[in-house]
Amino acid sequence: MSKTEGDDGSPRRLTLLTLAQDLGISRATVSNAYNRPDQLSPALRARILARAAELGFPGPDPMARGLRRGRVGAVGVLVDEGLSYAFTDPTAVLFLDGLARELEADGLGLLLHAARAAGDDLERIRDAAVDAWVVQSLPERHPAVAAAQSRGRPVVVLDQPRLPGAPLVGIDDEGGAASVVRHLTELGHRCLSVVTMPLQADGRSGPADLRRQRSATYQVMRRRLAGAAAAAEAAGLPWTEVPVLECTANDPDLAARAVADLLARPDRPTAVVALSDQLALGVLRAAATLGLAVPGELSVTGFDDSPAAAAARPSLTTVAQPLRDRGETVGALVRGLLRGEPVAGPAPAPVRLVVRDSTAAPPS
Amino acid sequence: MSKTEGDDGSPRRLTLLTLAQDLGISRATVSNAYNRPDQLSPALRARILARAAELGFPGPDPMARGLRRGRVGAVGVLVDEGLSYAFTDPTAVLFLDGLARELEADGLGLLLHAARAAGDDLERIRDAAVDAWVVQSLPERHPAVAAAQSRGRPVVVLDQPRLPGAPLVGIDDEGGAASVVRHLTELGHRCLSVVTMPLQADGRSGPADLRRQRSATYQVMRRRLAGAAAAAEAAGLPWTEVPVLECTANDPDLAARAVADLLARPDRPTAVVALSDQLALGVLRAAATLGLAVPGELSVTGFDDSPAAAAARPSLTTVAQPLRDRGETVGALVRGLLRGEPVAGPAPAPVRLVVRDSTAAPPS
DNA sequence: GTCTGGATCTGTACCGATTCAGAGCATAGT
DNA sequence: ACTATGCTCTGAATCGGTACAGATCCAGAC
Repeated sequence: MSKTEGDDGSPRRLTLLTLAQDLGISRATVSNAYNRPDQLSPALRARILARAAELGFPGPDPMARGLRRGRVGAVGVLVDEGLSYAFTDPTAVLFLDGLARELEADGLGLLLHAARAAGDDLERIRDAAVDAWVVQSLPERHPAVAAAQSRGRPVVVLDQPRLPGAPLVGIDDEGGAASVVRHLTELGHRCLSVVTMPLQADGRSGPADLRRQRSATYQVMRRRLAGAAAAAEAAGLPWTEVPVLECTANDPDLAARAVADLLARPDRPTAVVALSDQLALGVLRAAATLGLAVPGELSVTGFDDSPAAAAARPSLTTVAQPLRDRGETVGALVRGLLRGEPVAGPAPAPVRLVVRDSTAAPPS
Repeated sequence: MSKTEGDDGSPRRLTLLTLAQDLGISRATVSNAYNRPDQLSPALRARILARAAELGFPGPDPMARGLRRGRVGAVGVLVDEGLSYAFTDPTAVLFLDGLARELEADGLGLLLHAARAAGDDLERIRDAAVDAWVVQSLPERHPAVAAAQSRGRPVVVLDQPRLPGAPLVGIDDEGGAASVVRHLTELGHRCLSVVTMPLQADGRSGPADLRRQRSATYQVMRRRLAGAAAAAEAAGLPWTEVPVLECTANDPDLAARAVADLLARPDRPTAVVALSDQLALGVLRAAATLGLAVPGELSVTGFDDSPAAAAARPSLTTVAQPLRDRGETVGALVRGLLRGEPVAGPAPAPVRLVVRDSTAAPPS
């Protein structure tokens, strides 16, 4: 007769205590069988595990263990506005993949949370059972960030925002953008246009003036624009004459729509600098629709060097950043923080200009 | 003087009890302030909340609450072999998005776990602090599934495998595949070829004979193949003469590589049936590389109707399944199960053939 | 024969909350 | 004046484990 049922005959939940009583030993010993094999004789341990399997006891309860040990084995990831965006962007996907891979080493899972600004959401973030948070590309001053920090658990930031006490993993966005603009000006381009992801979370799109560029709460975009501006000015191109088009999301379709008019005009630019590969793919598509030859009549550049950049036709000149590596770096930082090691954010990872088939000298 | 520090002056962790003592009231009352506003006077509640904000108390600890209440507010998602695959497939992304959206209503987050077969992984799954599991397209008999079930928590399955006691959300895969093959035969095609995702998790690729098709542990693919076979036979095409090419992942590049040889041969098929849109995109790419006109010289079909299908050039004839809806359906089932409602899996969702520009009559 | 030490195992105090029965105390009803 | 009612608030049990300080026992040292 097994004791899987209570005295009243109803099926009872199995716990460490159940098992201990069944075997006539103490809970502590059963606990040790699972957590510290060296604390009891191999024979007894085997007997415990065998009986556990027999009764169908799945091991210590995760929440109780979590409460006592102070860790649940999960790392929260705060992604911007809706998970679908995070998933759709190959940049984010590779990051998450690298992160997951690294965290697996400590048995940590990923708890995804969308960071809407709504109050209800903040509560969910504050009350999420996680050991640490990873904040991924949120605009500055986003309330969800404060919610994530409220428990005092470790926080690691990807790209932005810079937070006191939280290591940040980022790249040299200015340098990357500058290098791509320099590449174009060196090819002889004098008439550029820029396509960018959202600068603020207000859903605005269309031309972004200097003021909006400077006040962008998405730091990554602000920096890339600044880098591009600096390089343009250095080449003698007044930045104010370079149109900057803002899209409401990092989506090829939106980019294609955004540049359609611009490219159809007779005084169209000879090169379009897209601040992400996704946007660049949209520009390529728009050019194809209009029958514009790339790079013959129009040069296009991207940013990120996502897998799609190399696969595009023509293949995309872009700025390579170590996408999956960043996930692993962040994961390693999280693990370090959870072990209590004081860790500092690494220096910004270097970026590298990758010249492919989408850029050439402007038509003469 | 605030009491945020212990008697020894060291910073002490804030708990409900801390706050209660600070205010000279009982813990129960503080707890009620957070969870049952109707159980105490509004005035006291306001005082408690105000003092909490003052001291920086972030609210009840998630794990302790989880232990006591028996729920943590997280739903585990078991995805096949590495998160990157799950993220890369737009089908899965839309599913996850719908799921997350639906679960948000109950404040539930998504805990992602890769389902490798390794023993270490199983332990992580068994010990994950989640209220329920969603199993997404895992092969039959995958050990991770048993691990997910071991705690006796609710499980909902997407597509496969069919599990006793776990509702399943799926579509009419046979019907969908049959309709697309019927569409092609009605256009006059007599020489088909099929490209499929993995049939088993053994990493094999290349031609899959009838035996391998029938013994596929990925039920979805087995069914689509069966549906296609039935439709082909019904149209008088012996299925054994239809080559079936297996790819090691649902990846356009792999599909392109897989069909490259086939399409270069003089006796190439007049139509390629890809069992997912991702694969179909690869076939389109291969055709473009070879200079084959689609649909003039080659018809191509997909399956899923992911956003990319409509955006492809030419746009893809495919089988539409309600991708995001499925996520919401699964989410609703999970919520129901967590509320203790007995729920049955819905009938397979209907699929619909969407004819676009990638199919036409074969060249004469 | 006593002492020391190591290997095993147990008792018990936590971890930080939620819950439920009931105590205390006004107010209202009769 | 006395009970009934309703609103607030409290005490203590409980959720299921883990960790630490012993207790017990036996082998080997002196």
